[in-house]
Amino acid sequence: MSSHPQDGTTSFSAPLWNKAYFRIRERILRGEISPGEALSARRLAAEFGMSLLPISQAFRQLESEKLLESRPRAGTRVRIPQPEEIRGRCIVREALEAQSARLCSANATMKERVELMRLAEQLDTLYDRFGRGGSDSELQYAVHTLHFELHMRIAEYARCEELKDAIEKNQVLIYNWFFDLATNRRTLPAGFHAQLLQVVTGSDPIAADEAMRSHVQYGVPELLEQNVLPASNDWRLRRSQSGDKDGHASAKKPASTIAAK
Amino acid sequence: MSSHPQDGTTSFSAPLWNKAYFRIRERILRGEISPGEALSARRLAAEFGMSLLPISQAFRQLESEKLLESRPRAGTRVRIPQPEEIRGRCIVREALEAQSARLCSANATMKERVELMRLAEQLDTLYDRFGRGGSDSELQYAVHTLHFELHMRIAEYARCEELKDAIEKNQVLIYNWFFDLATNRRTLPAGFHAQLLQVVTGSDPIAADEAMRSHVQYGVPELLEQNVLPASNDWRLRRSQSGDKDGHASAKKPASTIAAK
DNA sequence: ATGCGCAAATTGACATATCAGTTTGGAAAA
DNA sequence: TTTTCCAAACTGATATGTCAATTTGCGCAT
Repeated sequence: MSSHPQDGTTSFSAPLWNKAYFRIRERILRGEISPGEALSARRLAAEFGMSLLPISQAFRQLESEKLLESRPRAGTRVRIPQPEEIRGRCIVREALEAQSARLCSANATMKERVELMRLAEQLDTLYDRFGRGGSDSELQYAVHTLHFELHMRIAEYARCEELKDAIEKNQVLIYNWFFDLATNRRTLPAGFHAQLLQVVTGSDPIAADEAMRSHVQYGVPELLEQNVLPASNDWRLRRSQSGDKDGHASAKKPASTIAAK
Repeated sequence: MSSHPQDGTTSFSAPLWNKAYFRIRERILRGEISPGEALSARRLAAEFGMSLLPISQAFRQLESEKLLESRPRAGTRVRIPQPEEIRGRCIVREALEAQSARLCSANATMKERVELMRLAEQLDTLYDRFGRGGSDSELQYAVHTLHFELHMRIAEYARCEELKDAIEKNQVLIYNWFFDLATNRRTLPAGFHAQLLQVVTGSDPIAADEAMRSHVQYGVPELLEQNVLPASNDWRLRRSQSGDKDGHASAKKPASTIAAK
C-alpha cells in the first residue's frame, strides 16, 4: 500500500496527525461511520490519546480529499457525495484508466502481462462465487480489495507514478459505496475482467484504451439512478455519538442525560 | 476562479489558514518565490498578522498539493519538480484534457464553440506578437493567463466539474514554469491553437481527443531535456530571507547576538 | 397541544507557549 | 590559511487553554 498524503515515510517518524488520519480514514472506508454521520474531534482526541490539534489536521486532510465536510464552527461529518459528483468522478476515472490501459499495453513486460491475466481470472472467480453466495461481507471486502488491486496493478505497469496516484486518489471516495450498491445487486458478465485484460495485455494501446473505457462505464447509468444515499443538503448532522466506547479515555460525563430517563 | 481546497466559500467566513494558503500560493505561482527558495512560517505569520498555526496548516495543504516540500524540523521550501515527475504530469494532463476535448466536442453549445474559436485566435495572435516582441514580461503573463483560460474554458464546456478541477489542480505546478521556459525560447506554429479548436469544436469527439493529445504533447521531449531547474536533491535551502520587512510585528529581539558583534 | 425563544452545551478555530531537531557561523585548533 | 567543532538561533511539531459561533433542548407563552 502506498502512502496517501505525505505520511512522513521519508524515513522520519510519522507525525501524530498522520496516524489519526489513517485511523479515521480506515473507519470511513470500512463503513464504520456512514455518510452524513458527525465526527467529534474531542471524542476522537480522547479515544486516540492525543490533543485536538492532530485530529483537526487530520480532518482538514480528509476534507481536502472530499471524504469529510465541515462548517467552520458547527461540526464535521462524513461527506455525502452528490449524484452529479459521482458522474463526474466516473468521467475522470475513465480518462485516467484509459490512459493507464494504453501505457500498460505499451510498457508492461511479458511476465507482468501474465500476472495481470491471472489476477483478472482470480477476480472473476471470486465475483462468481460472491454472486451466488449471497451477502458475505467478508467475501465482499475481499472482492473489493482484489478489484482495487487489479486496477492499481495495471496503473503500476503503465510506468507512471503520477498517473497511478491520480487514479488512486480519485477512486477513494467513490469506491466503497460503489461496491455496496453495484456489487450487491448485479452479477457481472462471465469473464468480465479476463476479457478486459486480454485486450489490455495485447499489443494495441488504442484498443486497450477503448476496452478500458467501456469497462469502467459499465453499469454507471443504472448506478446513478438509484440514489440510496442520505442526500441531505441541509446541515442536520447526525450526532450518533452516544456510547462513548468503554470509557477509553473519556473525561466527560453525560450528567444531564439521566434526567431524560 | 473556482476554489481549490475547501475555501469555506459555501457562504461561511473563510478560515485564516485558507487566506494564508491563497496568499502563499499566489506568490509561488507568480514566481515571486522561486523553486528551492525557503519559506519561514514565523516570518509569514508576522507579515500576515496571524500566529504560526494557520501558516503551518497552509504549508501542509500546499505540501499535499506538491507545491511545497519540507523536512520535519529543518524547513520548508518551494518544491523543485523532478524531470520524471514532469513527464508523469504531462501524461496525466494528456488523459484529462483528451477527455475534456471529447466532452466539449459532444456537449458545447453553438455559441460556446464560437467563443472558443475566437479565444484560440486571440491567443495565437498574442503568441505571435510575443514571439517577435522579445521579452516583455507583462505580455508573457497575459499569454500565460489567456492560455490557461482557453484550456479551462474547454473543460468548462465539457460539463464536468470534477474533470475541470482535476485539470486545474494538475496543471498548477507545471504550467507556469513550462511557459517561463518554452514560451521564451520557442515560437509556436502559426494557428497552433486555432487548428486545435477547429477540431475540438467539430462534431467528432474521437478526433477532438486525438487533436488534444498531440497538442499537449507538443514540445514535451524538449522540455524534459532542459533542466534549468535548481535540481538540488540535497537540502541546501536558500535562506533568502533577510530584511524583516519593516518590523511588521516582530516581537523577537536578537538580544544575545550583541555579544557576537 | 403547539410554536417560540433563550441559554447551556458542544463544536472547530486560533493564540500562546514549549519542545526537539537542524542549520550555521564564528571561534578554536591545526 | 584551512579545517574542525560547538553553541546559539532558527526551524516546524505539538500540547494546552481560550474563544466565538452554532446547535439544541428545555421552559414559557399562546
